[in-house]
Amino acid sequence: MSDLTEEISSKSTRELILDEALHCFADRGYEGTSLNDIAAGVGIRRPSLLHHFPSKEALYTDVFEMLLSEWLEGLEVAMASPASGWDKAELVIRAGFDLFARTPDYVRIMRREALDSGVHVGVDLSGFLRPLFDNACAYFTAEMDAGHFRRHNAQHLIITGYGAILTYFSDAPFIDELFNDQALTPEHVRDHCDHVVAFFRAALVV
Amino acid sequence: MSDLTEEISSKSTRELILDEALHCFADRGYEGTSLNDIAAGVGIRRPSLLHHFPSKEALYTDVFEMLLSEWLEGLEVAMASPASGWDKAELVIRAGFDLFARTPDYVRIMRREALDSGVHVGVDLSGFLRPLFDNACAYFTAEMDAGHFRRHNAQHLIITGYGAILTYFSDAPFIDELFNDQALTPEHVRDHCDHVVAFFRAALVV
DNA sequence: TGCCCTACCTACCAGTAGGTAGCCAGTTAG
DNA sequence: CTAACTGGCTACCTACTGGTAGGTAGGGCA
Repeated sequence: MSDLTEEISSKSTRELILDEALHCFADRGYEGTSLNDIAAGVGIRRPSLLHHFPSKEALYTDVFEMLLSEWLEGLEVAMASPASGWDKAELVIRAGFDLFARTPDYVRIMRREALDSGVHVGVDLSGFLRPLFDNACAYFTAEMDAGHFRRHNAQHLIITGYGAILTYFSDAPFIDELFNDQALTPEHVRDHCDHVVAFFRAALVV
Repeated sequence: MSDLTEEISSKSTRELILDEALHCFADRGYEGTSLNDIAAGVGIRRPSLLHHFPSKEALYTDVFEMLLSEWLEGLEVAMASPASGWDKAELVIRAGFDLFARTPDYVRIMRREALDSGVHVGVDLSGFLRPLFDNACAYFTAEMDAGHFRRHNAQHLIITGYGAILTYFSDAPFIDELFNDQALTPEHVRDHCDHVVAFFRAALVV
């Protein structure tokens, strides 16, 4: 019992640090975030933070691996669905929206990582995402070959969809200003999701 | 004449600094770029750089204003064209691709600025872009009302297009890895442009 | 010749970054 | 009861940041 309590309290501080780090890195980027910022957000001093993580880079890598595992899990479940044709595409798009709306901070970190060419993270990003990408390519190609979808270049099609969906979350503060409203309210996210689904359906389904 | 020579040499150093700063800020962001980096790229010392620009922030703002004026000029010309219907939409999309392919560093800076909510730049970003945004909204709404385009939410439609086009340039290093090829070669840019045009045409044109 | 100006330099400032050493209170284990 | 471990702390380090002070080489000009 005491063992468990200690474990919980230890894990709790660690998780508090991870949560705060996630938020700071998403908000101000790797270079723009100091360990002091994160420690202050948790309510401890920097050396105490470094007691839980050996370095800033290690902390960032841990945050990023949380992101990757969450994305892989969420998207693989959707892509493994037995649905087919447009139903499956819509299912994956909506799963992506759910996932990203739940964790917009992850989206912003991923965007920053893409901009920085992954210099801060030790993991092989493309190695992680390539299977998903190839899987999606194969799916669209098969559906186009079967005549269910209009013919498009599958690779470029996926990049287009990726950009269309992620941008709404990564650039939310910017969109707030253009819309003169909060982009990330559940209503607006649903509206945008419905729009993207309708848009892609119109573009794809014969 | 000697006056002119002096002017030219002065302007030249200033422009070298602006060019190097543009590249560094696009590559590593505002926080990730030091004035030493920029000065070293130009081949002078930091204090000499600060002789031409009063502060890092002022330098960044100058770079960003170059970006804004180039974008406004390029896009306003396209949007002012007398074309109508799909022809005009395609013209604007292709003008955007030309513009962004010519200056991918600008795209990455704009993306970073959207992520950072514009904290580094003193200009009113949404104030600058709102007229373009409203103009595009009005255009699409009119075309949809006239029955030339399928009905979509104009605001979300523009965000979708914005994300689809910009992502290809801002995330180019990332796409390189997924494609196992250089995304920004003229051939690939043209391919992606053709794809986006065909995709949007299929989604929009009745 | 003497003066001002531009563009650069070295040397330095205060502040902050990430990271380390070592102390200390509280808990746990033997 | 004591020893060990935990997780926090203060104090310190080095490296580097943006920015300033002061000096200098050299061109234009009266």
